[in-house]
Amino acid sequence: MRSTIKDVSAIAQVSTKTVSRVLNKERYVSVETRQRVERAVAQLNFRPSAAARTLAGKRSYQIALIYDNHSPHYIHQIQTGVWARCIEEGVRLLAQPSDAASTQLADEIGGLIDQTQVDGVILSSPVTDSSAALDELERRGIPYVRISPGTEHGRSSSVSMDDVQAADDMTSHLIALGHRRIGFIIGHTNHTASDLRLFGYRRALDRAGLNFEPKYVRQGQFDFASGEAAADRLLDLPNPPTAIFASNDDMAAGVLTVAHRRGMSLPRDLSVAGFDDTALASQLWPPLTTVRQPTRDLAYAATELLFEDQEDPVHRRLAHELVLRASTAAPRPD
Amino acid sequence: MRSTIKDVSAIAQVSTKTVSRVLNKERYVSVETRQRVERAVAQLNFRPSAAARTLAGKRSYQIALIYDNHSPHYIHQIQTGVWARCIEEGVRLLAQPSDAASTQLADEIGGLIDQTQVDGVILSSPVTDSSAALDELERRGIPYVRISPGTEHGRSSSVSMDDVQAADDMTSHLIALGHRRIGFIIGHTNHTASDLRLFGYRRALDRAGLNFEPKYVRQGQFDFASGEAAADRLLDLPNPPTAIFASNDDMAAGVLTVAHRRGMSLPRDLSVAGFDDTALASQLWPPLTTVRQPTRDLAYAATELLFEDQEDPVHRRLAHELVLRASTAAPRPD
DNA sequence: GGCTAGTATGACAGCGATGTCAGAACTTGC
DNA sequence: GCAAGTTCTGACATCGCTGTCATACTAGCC
Repeated sequence: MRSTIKDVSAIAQVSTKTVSRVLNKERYVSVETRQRVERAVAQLNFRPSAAARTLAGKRSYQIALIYDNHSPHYIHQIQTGVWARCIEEGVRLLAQPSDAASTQLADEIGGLIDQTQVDGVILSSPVTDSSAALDELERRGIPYVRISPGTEHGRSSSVSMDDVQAADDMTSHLIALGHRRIGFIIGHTNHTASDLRLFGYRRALDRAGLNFEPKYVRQGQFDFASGEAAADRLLDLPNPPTAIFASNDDMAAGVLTVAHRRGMSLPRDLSVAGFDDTALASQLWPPLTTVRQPTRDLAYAATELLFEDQEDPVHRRLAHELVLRASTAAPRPD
Repeated sequence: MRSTIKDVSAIAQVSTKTVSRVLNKERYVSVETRQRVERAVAQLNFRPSAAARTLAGKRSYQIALIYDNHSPHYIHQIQTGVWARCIEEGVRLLAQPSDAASTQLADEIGGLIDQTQVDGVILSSPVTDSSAALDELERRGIPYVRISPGTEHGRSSSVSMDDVQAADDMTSHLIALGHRRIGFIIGHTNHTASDLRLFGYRRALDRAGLNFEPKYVRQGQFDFASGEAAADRLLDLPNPPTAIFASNDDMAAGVLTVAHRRGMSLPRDLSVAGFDDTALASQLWPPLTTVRQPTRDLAYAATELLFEDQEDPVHRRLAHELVLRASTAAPRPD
């Protein structure tokens, strides 16, 4: 039923080793032999057993994607990007959800490697920042690339966008519209991107000569509910902000909901900006001004780096983009 | 570095075969021997090579999830459910996005099986309905379970919810609120669920003695933009509907946007209902009345069925739930 | 005591590839 | 015409497990 290299070698009249050579595109196979083998492979629709290859050789033709993120949309983008590059490379993708905060993370990763002998690993935030996980990978000499790491940037190859600059751009945009009291909702405490975005917000205020006022800044957790809570507190202030910049779209959606609930007219009474440009952003009312994060492309680029197998860590930075929609406008004159 | 069964057997003072027996929970191992082996395994933190197991035995300890769906949220729920059951079973999950409409689907699946020797496959809609895919799986004798299949229900084990009843329930709810002109937006043409939901809508109208009026029904494609387009056409009718029931939440979001754009006051001027209860539903304004589809649980149950390995096809049906939020209300009196 | 059935263990082959190494068949340079 | 490469090919061991089969021990029973 399933055919093996032996079947192919019988048809092509060569040794199994030669078939293996053709399969692996090794040098030193004559053109004529190669063609004969390829014909036999096609005839049988032969596909080598991954298990046997893994056992005998040094490669498993599988990589793993380790993720722990609360945004399905983000994960989906990541998976799509990684997958696209894997297909091109003829490599399978193992999905490995996990808990970045768990003390067992390193052990889980060790288990994954021991069992599957994956050729490499892609880490997405916030697992990128678990040094126990990185230690484990390095101890075993498994190549890995991180997507948007928050810490130890020099430690491995990685791809990322410029969170600071993006948040700075968005804040500057709000300032340019005329806003002077700009609320900010910080992202999840575990994600370094949260700090970077906050920093970008402050930098833009500084440059514009505006005071940084802690009361206009609230902690969120990247989810809708925390966005609602933060918005409520910001809008309850005696002198509330005329614009709120949330560190991701889900929280921005929470802000919109609170504003609607209070009967505010958007964007006249309140400008709202998000971050990520998830599908959600364009499906809200009003459509959300946000930062387009090139998530899929980041994932693709990360996987590309993984296969390139560089000597020294390489970092690629992809461009973000401000997406201006109807949720931001000039503030109502005082 | 990596330890093998041999290392374990040396420490436990038994043959490698006995270690293998303990690992596989086979019968006929004395309690004392089992404990000795388990201690050695723990001491070495030993984990068997999946590749060697696959090659030598009949199992690969991997299953694949094949999906092709345009809703990230749905896929994420599915993955989470499948994954949860896999973990319990000590089995790895291979992610296999694919194109249900592609003529190469069967070949891709064949390749997947030949290469990885997966122990089983979970199919999610609409790949569930590709008979070429099912043929291929059966030809190779790979167990598979389908999540919400649309066709050939008897052909394999499956899990599903009652789409007809759910759509009927929602429509009845709108009727009970007092609506008489209820618009309906059909889902994607490839998904059988689309037909079932339409049927449920008609059934509820019938039972209430309301006429089915084709002009109140528009084709959508499960995405936001098609929801917008359909809503525009429905609301442009001379005698527009007072409620619109969209076959999923993304399209319902499109309806909300159109209504907002037209300056309508929701839900007074228009009631809107969705289907799925994705995260989106509660993040919109007004929060969306919808049908909670137990997607994660369906996936979990499907995976469970896969591992149970029944003789005859088994079908499990999970309950849906109407989630009533602020997007529906009684119509404005004429 | 001798028989059967059930329990417990190990020796050994083999799964389907690749790595190593040896050797044959060509080139090339002088 | 011969040594020294370079190209091409195959024999065979091997990767780390599990399947098969043989064997030994323990009860239980007539």
